[in-house]
Amino acid sequence: MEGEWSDGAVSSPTMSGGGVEQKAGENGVVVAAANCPGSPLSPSPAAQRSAAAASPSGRPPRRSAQKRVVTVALADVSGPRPKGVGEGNTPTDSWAWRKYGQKPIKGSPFPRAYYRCSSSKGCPARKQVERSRVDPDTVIVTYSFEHNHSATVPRAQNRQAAAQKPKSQSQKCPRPPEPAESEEKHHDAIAVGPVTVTGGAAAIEVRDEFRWLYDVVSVTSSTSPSDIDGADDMQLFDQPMFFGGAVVDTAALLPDEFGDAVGGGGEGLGDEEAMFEGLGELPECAMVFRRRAGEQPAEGTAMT
DNA sequence: CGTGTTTGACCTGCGC
DNA sequence: GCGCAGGTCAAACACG
Repeated sequence: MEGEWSDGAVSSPTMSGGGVEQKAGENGVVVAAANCPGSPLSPSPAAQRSAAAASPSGRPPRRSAQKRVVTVALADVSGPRPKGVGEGNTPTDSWAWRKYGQKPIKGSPFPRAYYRCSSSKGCPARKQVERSRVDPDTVIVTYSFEHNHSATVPRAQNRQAAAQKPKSQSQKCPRPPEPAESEEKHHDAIAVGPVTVTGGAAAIEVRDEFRWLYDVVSVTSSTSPSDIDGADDMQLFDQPMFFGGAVVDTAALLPDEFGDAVGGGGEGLGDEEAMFEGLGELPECAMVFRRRAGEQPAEGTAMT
């Protein structure tokens, strides 16, 4: 499964240094589909070079994994934050992430946190969270690998069949965004102001009250790789985005193929399952969206 | 008791 | 071939 993602490896936008940084400005969340080969965001040739071989030791390739970069702008993220609520400040998605490491990055005043999917035991999904050097208010989340399971399977169910009381955040979909690293522990919730999703032609704004949406954006962007392997840029929008009560039909923002994939592809739960299989994500949140969106199907149906 | 975070050490990959 | 930096693992600790 590690090869499902397109080989368009991506390096953190901020690292590029000003080139085409996908920034949404203050309080903006920018989802950058940085998988375009040849784009300023593309990693160094060397990085791509090694992107194919897996480590002999059995460990996942380190610098080769396909990645998706999501830039999230943080607003006023101060105040106490519930402990378990993802320590790394990430625009959490419907997945449960477990932090497994943190490293200071050369040239960056902020450390990088490493997370693994804890929803499923063998899930290779990983993500790195780091603050942008150029914009401390921005968090760069890099997703690597795809989930090999449905997000609808919270750890609690997965392991103990909900025999355990709801832990709290891990299995919840709309998890409060987390500030980046230990340094940012003081950040409580990411007051996501306008959330801008940039994937080539889409710009969506989300209000603070729809912070939960934050997750959606994250999920949407980070997931659904295999489905649209060839169109990395668009993969960020292959699913409808609900901002507040408004449903942003990504399909409308995307080229035909996407519109087709979104509108035509999403018709009912059947597709949902298929989507999960293909995308491996967008589960719990999707449900939530439906409710919040007013019974509008999160998947294709919403887009009509 | 279980889950998740924190931290240090180790390993791998890349550049010179 | 060496050194540097990044990425991952594993043990210990804290919290719910």
